Amino acid sequence: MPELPEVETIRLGLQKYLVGHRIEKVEVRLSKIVTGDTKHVIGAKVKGVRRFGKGLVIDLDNGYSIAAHIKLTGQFIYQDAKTQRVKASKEKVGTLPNKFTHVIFHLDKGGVLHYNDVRQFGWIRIIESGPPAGGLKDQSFFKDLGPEPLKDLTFSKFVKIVSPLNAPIKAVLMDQKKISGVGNIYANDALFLARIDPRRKAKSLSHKELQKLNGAIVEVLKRGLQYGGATELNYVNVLGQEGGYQKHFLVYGREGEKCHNCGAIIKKIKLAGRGTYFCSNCQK
DNA sequence: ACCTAAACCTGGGCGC
DNA sequence: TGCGCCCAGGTTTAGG
Repeated sequence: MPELPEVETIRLGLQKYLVGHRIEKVEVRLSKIVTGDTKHVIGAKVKGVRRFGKGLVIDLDNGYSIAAHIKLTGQFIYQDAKTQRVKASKEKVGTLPNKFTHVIFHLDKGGVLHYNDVRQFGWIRIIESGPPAGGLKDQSFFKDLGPEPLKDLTFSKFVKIVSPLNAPIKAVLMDQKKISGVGNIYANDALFLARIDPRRKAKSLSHKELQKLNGAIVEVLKRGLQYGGATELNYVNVLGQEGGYQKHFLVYGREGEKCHNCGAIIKKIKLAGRGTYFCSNCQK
């Protein structure tokens, strides 16, 4: 699913292909996806792209920004008028726009940015940019995000957040208000790497286990980034290409297969309403 | 404040 | 072939 590594991969692509482009027209085909007035973005040039947890913010040079969350199945795909770069990804995406294309940003020089979303869970909001640093903190989604691994989540903060809680550790890792950026794939894999049972109550973890888990979260997110994210469902990067981390899952999606560490069979249970994969032999 | 579970939504996989 | 059912999960919302 789109988690920190997937959304960061998208951010890098948007940053690379959109900055300097002017937005000439916006076509909204499914109105519930977009809130705010798209007239504010017409004629503005893209300055940069930021990421907050799993959320994206495209900053414009006129005081407005395009905030977005792709949730489970959203895609931002950039198409260059001349090179038709998206053709490289025909198998996964096909010709655009398609029936899942809900918003189209027409850029100068013939560039086009498509927003596709099969399940229509994602959203795009036209907002005022606010002050340069942290100016979005007063916007709904972004203001409640907890610290983020690889950024401002220090080990001491991690301990402070995790150790008092009575919820299963996996639910805590996935709670964006506590820690932002980690979703189901990386929570499962981090807990495996740290050899911790996902059902354990957060407060039951020893200092040593917390250290291992903190390191494991950083490690699996780095692996995800290195492979350009994991393609489950519809995730693709800005050029419509799949990620590679799904080929390197430690336990996620591996029910019935052998544990890479001990050879036991990976189990799947439901925890906090989500599919949870683990090796009951390795994870205690 | 903490915790759980349903709702949002639709394609894909399965059983029949 | 195709129908009906269930599942997937990030976030929000409702409720215990």
